[in-house]
Amino acid sequence: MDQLLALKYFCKVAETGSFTSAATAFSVPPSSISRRISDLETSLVTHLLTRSTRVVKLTEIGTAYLEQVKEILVQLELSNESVKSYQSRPMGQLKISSMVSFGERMLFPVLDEFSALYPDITLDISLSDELSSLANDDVDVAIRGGYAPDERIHAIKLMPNDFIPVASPRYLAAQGTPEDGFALRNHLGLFFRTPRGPSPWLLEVDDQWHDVSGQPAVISNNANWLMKQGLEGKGIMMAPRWSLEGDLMSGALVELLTDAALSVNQNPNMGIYLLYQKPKYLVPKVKVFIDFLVEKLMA
Amino acid sequence: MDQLLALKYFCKVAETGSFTSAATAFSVPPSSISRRISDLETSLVTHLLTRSTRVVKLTEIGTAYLEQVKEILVQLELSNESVKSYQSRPMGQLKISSMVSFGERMLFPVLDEFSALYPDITLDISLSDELSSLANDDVDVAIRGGYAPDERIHAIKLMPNDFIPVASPRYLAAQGTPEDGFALRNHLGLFFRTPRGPSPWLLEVDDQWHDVSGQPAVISNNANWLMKQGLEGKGIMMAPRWSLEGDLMSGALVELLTDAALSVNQNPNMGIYLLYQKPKYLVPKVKVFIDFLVEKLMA
DNA sequence: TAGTTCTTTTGTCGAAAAGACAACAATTAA
DNA sequence: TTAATTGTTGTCTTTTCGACAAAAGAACTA
Repeated sequence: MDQLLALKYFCKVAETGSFTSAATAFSVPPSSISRRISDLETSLVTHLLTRSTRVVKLTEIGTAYLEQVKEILVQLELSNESVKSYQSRPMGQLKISSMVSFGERMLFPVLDEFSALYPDITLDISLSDELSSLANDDVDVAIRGGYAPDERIHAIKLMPNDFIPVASPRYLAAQGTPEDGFALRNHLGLFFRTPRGPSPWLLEVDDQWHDVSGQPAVISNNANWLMKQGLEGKGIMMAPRWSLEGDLMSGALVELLTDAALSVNQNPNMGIYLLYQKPKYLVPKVKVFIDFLVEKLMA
Repeated sequence: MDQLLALKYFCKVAETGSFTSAATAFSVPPSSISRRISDLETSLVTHLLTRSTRVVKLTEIGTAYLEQVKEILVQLELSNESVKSYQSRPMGQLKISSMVSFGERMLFPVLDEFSALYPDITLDISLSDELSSLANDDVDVAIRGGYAPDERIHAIKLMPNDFIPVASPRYLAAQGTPEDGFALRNHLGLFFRTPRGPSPWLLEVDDQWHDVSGQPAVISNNANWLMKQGLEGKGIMMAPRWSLEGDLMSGALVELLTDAALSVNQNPNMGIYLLYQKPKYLVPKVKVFIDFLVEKLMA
């Protein structure tokens, strides 16, 4: 028995609620549908559907089986399509989703070069700090902080996402420079608001974590706005190192307490991750983009 | 073309590295293997294998495709087997993995009743705080603190995993009772060592988290030992509420600071989760156990 | 270098399985 | 009660997979 065919028929019948419409969808006579599903039920020793001539309904177990089978068929189709596209040239639309600030600071500067290398790839970039679903083909690749969400998702750590305390010379002149981690509690702070609340300043001493957050001067979920406040000397902020290169070089911001183990999160392998569904790495446009980013950003 | 059959042949050839041995494994002539795989390659417009009469090797893309196909075949087989077992009586070996302390305190007390209800199910319980793999059939169900790891894993929150500060009357008589959360810093603490270090005492005030850990008197990764120390008055400990019922009732331990928002973790939906692979819910022995636990422990 | 051996492929035939079409049965709606 | 719609069953045709034999190709040995 061709189980795969039977499963496709089964899904279509469940979807349309009718053998006849499933039959027309596949351009085969209804009898074929009936026979295949009957065979499937026989091999599983189970009734998946209750049929009365007018209404077709899923049984309890049919419902559960359908859910799993649909997922499997999608996965297989994704793998097949990925393989089929393997030998084509890199081309087509490539959907990328990235965190806002990382996209602006790190991604945009290298994308021109990428477009020049692969003129036949149309980039479709959306910047958002919300998670978008890799599973439903909403995006081909995503860039996020944190960790890998799922076994079927492949995650490449592009770089660490270490947060370091910085302040403008103007603030330091007015308020003084903190001499150790605990001194931060007496300073003004600019805090990034995450869904779980403002991210604290954490200090690790002898395997123990201490909250050394300063007095909130500004709290916002907009990194650009916070950065502007920091540059104007409104307070100390914890910001990811990759976002600070220019300002540290120019002296607009100064890194503080380089010896202290400061973080905004107790998890040690915080990083910037490049995420994609494994089969997609076979798709040329996706592969060249991933390889390009790894080459450019992991150096 | 029966793609499923072709995929099974393909996997076997990749595994054994030979058409002939794959053929004997399936009890078909080698020509069948050759034809099916040839068909598969034609439909994918790709070469999956390089054959020289003596050696069969996977191509680069064949390797990637194989990895995905193997996973898909396993999933499908799991679903099929689960459905097939659906109408049988609950029986057989049921492998359960649980966190040590939760298993001893919450699970063992109700398992006698379960065994009486389903005498044909043999329980195979392993207590460990390490994660064991649900994927490789190591266990049927697992009980863990934290959150769901994967989309294919179904997670039922059995109960919250709130940690509350407690101490014995003896300790409180000697060292006094802390009057607010910050006063904890001046007390002696019994700390549970997680892989990420001793878990701190965290206090939430106005959306801000503060570390209010006391002075370490004991640090251990053995919950029973810590509990014993606590009962003997060695210090204050943060312990999960579900582990304390008896000692709080008897007065052996006293809950402190009931008004303060204390925790050992910044994540608000910490809980005790019951984990299993979705298709397994169709297996009677698994289904009745899950239903039983939900009934007993979620009340 | 030639021959042997092992392995994959190809050709041909037979068997099994899926599709096509018509007739039948069953349920719902008018 | 009747007409219409839908799923099943029977029979035939087509397709696909398996079986066996023979051929082709590569590696090892003498």
